[in-house]
Amino acid sequence: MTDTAICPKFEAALNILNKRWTGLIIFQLLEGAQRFSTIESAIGISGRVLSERLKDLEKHGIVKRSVYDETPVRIEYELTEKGIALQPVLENIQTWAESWMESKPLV
Amino acid sequence: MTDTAICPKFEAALNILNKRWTGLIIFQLLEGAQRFSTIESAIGISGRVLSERLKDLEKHGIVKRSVYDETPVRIEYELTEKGIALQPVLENIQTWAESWMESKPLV
DNA sequence: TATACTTAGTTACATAAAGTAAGTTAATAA
DNA sequence: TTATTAACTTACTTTATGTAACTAAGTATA
Repeated sequence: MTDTAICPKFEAALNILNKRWTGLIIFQLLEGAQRFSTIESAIGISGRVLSERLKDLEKHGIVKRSVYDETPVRIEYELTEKGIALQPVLENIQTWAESWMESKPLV
Repeated sequence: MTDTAICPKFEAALNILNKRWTGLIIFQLLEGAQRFSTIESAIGISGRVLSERLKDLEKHGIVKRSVYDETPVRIEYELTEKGIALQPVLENIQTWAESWMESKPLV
């Protein structure tokens, strides 16, 4: 992407949030810590991409990964404070969607 | 995408907003009606994709396209009421970005 | 008249991202 | 010894995006 006159923090934020699946993953994790496979089936993302996104979100400090040494191993993902701070964004989208989106797709 | 238990309107909204460039295009249009080439250079998107996105946003009633029969022809894109209603979403992202994003990318 | 200029695209082709399905690892249960 | 489970990863296919050249309509200029 080339330079823009837009605030770099805002643009960086959009570069994370605008990625496919990111919104749904965060929304899903607002319900609390969850395992990989739970997220996977809850939002219908492929394992390959979920793995990629979670690493990305972890790198950005939005998601925290915890390993519990059980059998089989339990790994849980949860939002950090930074991630939880996105709740108002998601809520706003939801409010907008309820006011303005059609129930049935236009197609 | 497979079915989820998530509110379909919310999911449909995310399917629009989560697309690359959509957020920046809407943000840019919050400043008022603008021409194709203005948006293109303002946010650094390729013409090919901008054309695609604007058609999409128009189809969803978020953007309105107006043709002014001047020379050369002037075509302007602006947000509809539905599109303007997204302003709080973008503002929330901006607020979040200011609080939580690093100035420099983490690499 | 012929050539050039402008905006708003479109087209053809190359590269990057996402989807699919099978395979891997580690611990344990049958 | 074989099977099971969760959490990935790998190889491969399909889709999305980037790049650069091209088109169309309406003048303006040589």
